[in-house]
Amino acid sequence: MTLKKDSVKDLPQPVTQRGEMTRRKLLEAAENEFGAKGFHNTSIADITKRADVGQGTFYLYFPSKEDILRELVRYMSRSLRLYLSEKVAGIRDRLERERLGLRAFVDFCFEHKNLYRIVMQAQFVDEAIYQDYYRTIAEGYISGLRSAQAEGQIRQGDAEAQAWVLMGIAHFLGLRYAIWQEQAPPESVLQEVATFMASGLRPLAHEREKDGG
Amino acid sequence: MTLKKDSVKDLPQPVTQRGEMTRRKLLEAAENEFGAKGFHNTSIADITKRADVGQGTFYLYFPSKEDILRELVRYMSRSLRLYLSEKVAGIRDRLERERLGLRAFVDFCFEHKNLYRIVMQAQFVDEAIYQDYYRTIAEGYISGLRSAQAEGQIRQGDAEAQAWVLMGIAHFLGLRYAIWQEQAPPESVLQEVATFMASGLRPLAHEREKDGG
DNA sequence: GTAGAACATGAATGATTAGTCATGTTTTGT
DNA sequence: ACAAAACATGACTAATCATTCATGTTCTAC
Repeated sequence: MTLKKDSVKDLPQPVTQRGEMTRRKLLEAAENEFGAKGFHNTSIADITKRADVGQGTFYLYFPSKEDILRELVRYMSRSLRLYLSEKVAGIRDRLERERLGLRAFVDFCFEHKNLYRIVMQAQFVDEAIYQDYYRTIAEGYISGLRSAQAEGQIRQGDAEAQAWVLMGIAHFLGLRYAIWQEQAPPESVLQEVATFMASGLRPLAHEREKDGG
Repeated sequence: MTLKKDSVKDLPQPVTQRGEMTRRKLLEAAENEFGAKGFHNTSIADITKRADVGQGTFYLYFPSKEDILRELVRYMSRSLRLYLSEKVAGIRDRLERERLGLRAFVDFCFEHKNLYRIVMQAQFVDEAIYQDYYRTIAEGYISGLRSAQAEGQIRQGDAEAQAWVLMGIAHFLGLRYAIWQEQAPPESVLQEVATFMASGLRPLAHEREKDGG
């Protein structure tokens, strides 16, 4: 009957525009502070100072420090998925979709350097929300891959395994180039990786025969 | 002249067998505590309690809490690389090597569930050692891939990009199955992924002509 | 068998900080 | 205009915890 420990508590929602503004400032400040120094090395005072509000104000919007991190993960997750789905909207060819999705993901990382650190921190604050972040992305991927399999666009096989492989590739590419090197990977690298993914996904010759399953 | 902030300080090395034993107990305790609760939610008291030594004893071996995490990352990194190199020793075929390496990596994760969490925590304690962990693995990978390219075993291309792709695949496979699902991935999944990697790496038809470069 | 080195201890300290609260100020509905 | 709701504040509290230290104990070399 009672909610379990880490489940979603409904956060106090601001009613006025002013409240909405303050909440946003807090989230943005937290994103930057957590991204720069990490969750545990950031104090509430750091966040409220950056957001330019009083310390007590924080607790009008978030019941605890953990809660603002959770909210941040949910928010960034939604933003990412929205961004990606816009970038590949209307593309019917699955391999082309992968190529565009990869590029879009790396671009997103580049624009949101805090993404990786925020998500990784979540692991130590609320394992469930950390896993959800990846599983939600995986779900979308899996159903897309299954359709593509059904249409004979890609190799038959365990779509879940394929999804995690593709996620792993994108993740490490983003980490190595967008986050660490702080520049988009050179076109040649993107090309290399897209080719790798395409070869890995492309149906074997004999599979192409049986067409739209 | 002075060492820079996060560089390797030489840790006090025990001289006697007894000291060696205590140091080991501390490292093992720290690995388990950090793995279970995370670096910041683990106190020195937690570690010394688990290691069954006095609190002060900790500082005989490690100058600070950060230092034991650093040491742990170095230690696990070495263990992993040693394990992998043993498992693929003597295999000349690069694709077979990848398949075996993947299986070995997943097995290692399964036996060392704390690996991921320890390494991820390192990021917020000492970014350099976190990056080194991956870069060191990448280096070995890259030179192996370059040789394989030279021999025409795999597709010509940016070996570094290939290395990060393969690392990403292994990482996410380990995360999804060994760490989260707490069981080795089914043979079918391993097969699926190995096929993916093999297709992604295999030389294109026209490349195979030019043989041992 | 003893001096000195190595190792061991746990109570005390000092600093940090998440969360609270008593006291405002501003906005909204009527 | 004014009551009530929403929003804002920053000083305070209570707890945690990394690190230190004064005081042992156990080895090792000779």
